Amino acid sequence: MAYRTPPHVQEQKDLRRRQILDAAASLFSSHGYHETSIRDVVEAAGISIGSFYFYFASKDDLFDALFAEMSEAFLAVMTDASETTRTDPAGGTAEAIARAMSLIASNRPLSRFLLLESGAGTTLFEVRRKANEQRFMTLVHDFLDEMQERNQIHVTDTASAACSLMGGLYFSILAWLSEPQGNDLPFRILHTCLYHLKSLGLTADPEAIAPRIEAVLAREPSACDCGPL
Amino acid sequence: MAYRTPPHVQEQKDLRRRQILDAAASLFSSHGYHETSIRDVVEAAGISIGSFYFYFASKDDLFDALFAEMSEAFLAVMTDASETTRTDPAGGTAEAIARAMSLIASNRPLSRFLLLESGAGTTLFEVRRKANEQRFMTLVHDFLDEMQERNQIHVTDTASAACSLMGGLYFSILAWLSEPQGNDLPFRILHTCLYHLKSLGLTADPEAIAPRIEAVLAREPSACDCGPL
Amino acid sequence: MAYRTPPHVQEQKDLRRRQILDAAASLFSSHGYHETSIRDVVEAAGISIGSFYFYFASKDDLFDALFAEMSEAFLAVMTDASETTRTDPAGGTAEAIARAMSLIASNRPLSRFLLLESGAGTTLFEVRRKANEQRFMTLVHDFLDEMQERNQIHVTDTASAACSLMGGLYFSILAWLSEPQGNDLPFRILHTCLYHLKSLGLTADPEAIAPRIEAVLAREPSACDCGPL
Amino acid sequence: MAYRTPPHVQEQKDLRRRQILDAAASLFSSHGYHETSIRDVVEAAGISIGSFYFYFASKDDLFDALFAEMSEAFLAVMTDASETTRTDPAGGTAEAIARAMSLIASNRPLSRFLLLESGAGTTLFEVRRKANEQRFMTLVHDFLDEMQERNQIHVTDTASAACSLMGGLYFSILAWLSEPQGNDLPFRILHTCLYHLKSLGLTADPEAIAPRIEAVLAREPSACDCGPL
DNA sequence: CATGAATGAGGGTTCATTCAT
DNA sequence: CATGAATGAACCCTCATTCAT
Repeated sequence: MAYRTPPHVQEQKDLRRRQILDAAASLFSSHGYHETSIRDVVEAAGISIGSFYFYFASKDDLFDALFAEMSEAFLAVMTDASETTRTDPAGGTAEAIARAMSLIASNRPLSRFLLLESGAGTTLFEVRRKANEQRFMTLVHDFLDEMQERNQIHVTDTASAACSLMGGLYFSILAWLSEPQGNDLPFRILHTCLYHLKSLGLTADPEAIAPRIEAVLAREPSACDCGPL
Repeated sequence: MAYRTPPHVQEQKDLRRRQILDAAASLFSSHGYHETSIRDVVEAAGISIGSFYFYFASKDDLFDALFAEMSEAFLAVMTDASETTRTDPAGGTAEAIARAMSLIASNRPLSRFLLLESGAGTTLFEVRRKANEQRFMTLVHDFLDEMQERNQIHVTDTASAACSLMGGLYFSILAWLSEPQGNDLPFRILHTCLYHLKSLGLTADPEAIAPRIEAVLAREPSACDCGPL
Repeated sequence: MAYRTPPHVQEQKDLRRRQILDAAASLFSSHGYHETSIRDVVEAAGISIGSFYFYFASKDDLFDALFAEMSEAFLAVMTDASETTRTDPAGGTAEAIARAMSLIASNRPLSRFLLLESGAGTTLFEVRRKANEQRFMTLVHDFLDEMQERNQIHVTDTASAACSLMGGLYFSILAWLSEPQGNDLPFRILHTCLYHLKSLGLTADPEAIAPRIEAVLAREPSACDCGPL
Repeated sequence: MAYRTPPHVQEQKDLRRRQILDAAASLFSSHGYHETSIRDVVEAAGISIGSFYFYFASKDDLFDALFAEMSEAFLAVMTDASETTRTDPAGGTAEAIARAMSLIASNRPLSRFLLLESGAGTTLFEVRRKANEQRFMTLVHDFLDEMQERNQIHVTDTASAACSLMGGLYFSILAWLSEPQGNDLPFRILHTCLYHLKSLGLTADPEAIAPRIEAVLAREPSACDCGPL
């Protein structure tokens, strides 16, 4: 008795949802969560207010969806890295760093507000953000613990190292994003890699690492397609 | 014809202003800029809304004042460090890192929202925040350039290193602030120091650095007086 | 050229309509007219929003349909009463009162919001409600006039008496509906009957009336099948 | 240090609050609670939306205030009646009925929506309304119980009688309010009185009661100052 | 100078209704 | 006929800011 939603209608819905997510990502990134109104989002997405609430239960729900997308991508990076570094600690770590930085850069529309925008932990928005920050940090921490156990790196405290690594990557990308011309990303990534590899006690030949970074960036082309802020 | 403000009246004014700044710092830190209303601030400061606007032109102006205070303190740290490292590169850098981390930690009521909150540059608020971030980064960058020129450190790119250093310190402190018990700050600082000293090519004896960190924390007692979030 | 709706299709339509009416009656009664959305109704009825608007022109139209159903039932009660009281004034009136109260009680899903909800006459909804209230009152008024003319009752003003009678019955039922346990309905009806019979100047033996009330309730089984709110 | 609110400012505030209450009472009564928006209220009161929220925390709060006013007045009527009927059962009851009806009539802007507007008990609005309805009914019930104990009235069930009395008065007034010309209020009250006095077993001389009703209406002049709906 | 009443644009969200599929 | 995605006016409420007292 009930009519099924035909496939092409579902496709339409997915498309619309994507449109909203993209519009929101762009606006949140350029104006911040608080300074972006639902009205702004729907205008950018070319839909009506009512439609927005058909696709998302609330502004917080929209945020959650954006969040989940980035989380998954980051998780994938760390999982792959965990594998690669088994046989190639320095190269694998460099690649992981490059991928993480590329991910942050490509998600500029998301990353700044997802990782940094903050007041405190009172709003639902902020509670989620914090939980995710923890999760990211834990992923990196576990990764370093694993390598330390395998005797591949040597740091005096993996927790502190994880923080420094994450923070270092993050600020590097943010700085790059703030620069007027954003074209020397490979250079930035390379030297950030070298800095942290040294701290981790991994010796690496710049000549060998550079092409691998280029390869990563080539594989994930979204990294540069938006230019700097 | 023109009345001079008598000194004791000026003192009164300064006191009131301080009250407002303190109340705002505490509220902004615990609830965030956007979630804190002027009404919240004046209630915490024990004054009226009208009075607030006598001391500050706007909410943004209040923010600016808070900002300026922290900026100056950070500038002092870097200036001192620039001096000390002339004769003692490793120790001086360690001390600078310790002081910077201590400063961030002690200004938890400010630092999180000052450095991280919000997403982009549309509001006056955000423009200032960004300008300050740049300034901090430049201070660190100049500091590293100086040491590199003096042949005291060896990194492949001082700009990237500055980012990694700043970001590393920042995330370390934030992580520490998020932890339930916040008593191992010296431990955190020590290992964050060691991580970055290694990257900078500075050899340092942990045994020698630890007491200097303790000394810094002892000198700047505000660092621990509030405990973790 | 013109298609005739085959009978079994018409039946289907009637069934669907009934489903919607029942769902709406239940929801309106438990949440009120304003707090019940079309979405709520269609979900409870197991149909789509679009379908709803095939069966009813609007929310107001749905309300009208519900209204009409109860009106007819009430009209029947008064018409029957008019007949019975010819030969048995007290017993007939008691029976009418019992039937009216039973009707209100059994239509708890409708009656409260039909007779009471809302405040004034701007919306179509309210205009109808008011018209109906008038109609009910007029029925009772005419009934009393008739008996007064027949010298069966003796009140100083039939209009005032009609109001007191209607209001009395109504509040009695509402009070009963609000009570946690709703099982003493016959008791309630009996004593409400006695109260009004006395005012009307009808002498009645409680022993004789009680079984007639029970009989009415037994005949109209819907009265108790839902229990109190 | 804190300036005190001067008395005349407080007076201004009270006046404003009154303005809002009056505007709201009028609108709620003529359009109902749900159909009256805050915007409507503030426009009628000649103030801004912001001001409204300075005087009332919410729409519900406004409703509560309106409610409280009528509750107190009703309580006073019943308390007085309890006293007067000690020595003059019939006259006192008649007077109480007259005062209650006068109160309802004079508060036509309030009473309909306060006592009747309803859906169910889900919203705060409705919860309060219901609580009050109960309270009114209890007052009347207690009043009847008291008289029954004193052997002044004789009904078979005071609870049922309380409902019939309240409902009767209520519907009588509502009917009067709905009539195009509203000038025969004393007539209405008189005959409603007689109806219920009879049920209660109180013998009363219409000639004696009529002037007392007139007296009540003269004392509470607000009863007729608004005319019918 | 201190006060707090007043403002109103703008916030997120709801929902009766329409219409292309 | 059934469907449910789309609409947008309207809802209640917040809050930075002003200004008469």
